[in-house]
Amino acid sequence: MLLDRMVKPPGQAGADTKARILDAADAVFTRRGIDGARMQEIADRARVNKALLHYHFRSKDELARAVWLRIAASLLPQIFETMTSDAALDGKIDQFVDAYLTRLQRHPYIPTYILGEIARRPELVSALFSSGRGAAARRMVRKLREQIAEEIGKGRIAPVTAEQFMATLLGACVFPFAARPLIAAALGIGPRAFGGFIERRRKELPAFLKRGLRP
Amino acid sequence: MLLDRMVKPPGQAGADTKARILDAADAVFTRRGIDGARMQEIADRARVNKALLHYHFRSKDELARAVWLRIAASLLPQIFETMTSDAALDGKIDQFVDAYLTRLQRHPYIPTYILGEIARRPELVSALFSSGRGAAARRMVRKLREQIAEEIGKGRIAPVTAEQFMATLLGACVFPFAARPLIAAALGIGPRAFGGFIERRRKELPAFLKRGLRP
DNA sequence: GTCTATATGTTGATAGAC
DNA sequence: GTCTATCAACATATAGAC
Repeated sequence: MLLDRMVKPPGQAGADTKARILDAADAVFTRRGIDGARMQEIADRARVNKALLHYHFRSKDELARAVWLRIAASLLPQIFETMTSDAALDGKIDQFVDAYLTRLQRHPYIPTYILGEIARRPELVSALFSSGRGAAARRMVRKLREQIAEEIGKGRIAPVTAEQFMATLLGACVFPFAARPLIAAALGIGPRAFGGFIERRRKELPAFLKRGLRP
Repeated sequence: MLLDRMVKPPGQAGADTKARILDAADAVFTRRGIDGARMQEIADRARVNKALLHYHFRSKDELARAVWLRIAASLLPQIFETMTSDAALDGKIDQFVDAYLTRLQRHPYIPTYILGEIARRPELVSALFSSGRGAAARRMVRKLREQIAEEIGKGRIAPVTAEQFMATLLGACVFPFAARPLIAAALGIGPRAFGGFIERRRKELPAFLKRGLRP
């Protein structure tokens, strides 16, 4: 009993466990989707019992929500920050493409997971833009609109819309990962060659996007 | 009995029903995903009993596969045909963007559905490129490579890779629909304004892509 | 906090009458 | 071909001991 406390102090006892559960849930939810995920698989992966999942998180829905918010917090702020800064458009493109290809290469399951859940769980979408993030998103859109309007006014770029450009930029980074099995099959390449495809994209895409902006 | 035959001739009796089931399954699978779909909902929508689904298609998996192949057959050939033709690159861009934005606007659930399932059901991906379609895909890639190499050689376009360009083109068309709830929430717009967003894209995107190709 | 055992509710699938 | 009734297999969630 006393020994137990020394190994697992009451204050931190479940802290480690809860984090392990979240990590396990993250892995399972992102790979299989919320519908396809099984609490048993999450429990196994976290090396705990199924019942403990319901002790730390009331239900599967709540666990899914916790994972969702954690992922959102790890992705959105950087997008907002990069695109809202005072840097030049070209610099934003470079930074955005490089940062996101790197990040998605490390977490290749994220795109499919996010795109799948936002389409089928409206409550998760609204959770995305609550707290300070709704305002951050609006700030980003406003800043981009101003910046692009100014560049157009100076005749430095073609007349594009901020929303359209942002959709193209984001889609160009995210789509290859979301469509990865399709691309790999169509090109007849394996995981290694797909890595090469992304490395190639890292150089080619920013140049392409900048040319697309030229007047 | 005799009357029954006159109303429902044996040859066509189930033909209509089977088609109704396929349509219902299409609607449910594309909206909810294969994991999230319920045989009961498909049966209700087709106005038949659940047992009949298993009579016409042995299992949920087989029904899902039938729906999948039907959708693939309605999408892929047009892509292959458009991109393999002898038309100029600019013309291909115009035709591709217009055709796919129109088609996806009519079937907005398709992108999420396809991207979700290809990531989690490898068997569906290989089914995609069996029969004649694997060859058609290879022909398209080869043709595009040749065409782009030639244009680069003539100094008419920037040095882009066929695969990269194709990924950008496809992603630019598909992504807005796959990310629709996200875009709508970030911009604070509803379904009607999203329709406007797509109409705007129909004009702006081809111009952007062509500028991206300019040397 | 963590476990074992169990309740409760779905869901895909089958049997068998018509 | 189509229906009603039912089964067997999970999956989420809870009860209760430690």
